[in-house]
Amino acid sequence: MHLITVKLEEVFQALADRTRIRIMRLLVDTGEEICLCELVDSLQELQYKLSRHLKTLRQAGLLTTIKDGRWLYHRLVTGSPTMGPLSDLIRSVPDEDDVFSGDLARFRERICLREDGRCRVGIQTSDLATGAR
Amino acid sequence: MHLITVKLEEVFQALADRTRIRIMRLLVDTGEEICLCELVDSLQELQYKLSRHLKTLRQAGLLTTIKDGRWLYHRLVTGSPTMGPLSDLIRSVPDEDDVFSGDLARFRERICLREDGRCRVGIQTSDLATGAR
DNA sequence: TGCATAGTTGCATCATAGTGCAAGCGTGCA
DNA sequence: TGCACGCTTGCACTATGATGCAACTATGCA
Repeated sequence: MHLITVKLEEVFQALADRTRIRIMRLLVDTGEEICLCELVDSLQELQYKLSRHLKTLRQAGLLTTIKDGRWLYHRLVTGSPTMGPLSDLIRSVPDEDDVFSGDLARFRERICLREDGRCRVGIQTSDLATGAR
Repeated sequence: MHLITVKLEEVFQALADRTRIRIMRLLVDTGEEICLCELVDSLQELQYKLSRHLKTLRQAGLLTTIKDGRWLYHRLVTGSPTMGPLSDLIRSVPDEDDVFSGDLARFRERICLREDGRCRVGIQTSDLATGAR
């Protein structure tokens, strides 16, 4: 048997970073599954940077991924008794510099590019893309 | 006007450390006000180490101190809307190596040395004390 | 089957945070 | 008023983690 065990100690560690809080906040606010390239365009951060932060959040047991061709969608883990209170906490983080609302606004724009609810384009902000070129 | 504002970002940062979680857990479990020397004897950690961790927690808005002569008592901040959920979370951290229960047991011993509910002795585990000697 | 593209990762670098040591501060009591 | 003692802090060292660069994997389509 294999329960989804969230070690709170690692969770606090995982949330001790501005960028990762932004990722979590966007996922909590939207309830969406979001792929990396959409995240890059929404948060305006470099691809590999977000890729690594996503890995950290995944390892802390906060995210899972769903694969769809070349696209990997990230979404909040559900069903863990800690995720409820945790989502509440994340939602209650004050948006002092309007960072979260900016992220959210860019995401709402960006999601318009989906076809049948699926992302079909890569990173739009070209100077944030890394890797093959 | 000066509300107790807890910046969640700093809270996560503050809780991203084993020793600080132990401090918070002891405070949450007991609901007590605890002074440094009692903490030292309970957690079996060096005085200056705990002193600095307490400072971090204080700066994150999680603790307040009450002064009583040479003794400084530390206790959880109350009245903040985040402290409730946060206490629940801290209480739900699994006690995998029986660290928390050990801390608690030592504290229960140690608190017997109080007179009229106040600490009247210094650090009992002499090799954990630092400073004037 | 080759190429474009969504995403990952090893390595080097840098910033930050935890720790130890030892000196220092502040308070109460003799 | 001097000393004991509860607690703090400056400095040096070290470990950890975030970042940038560039190479890499993997998948789908022409």
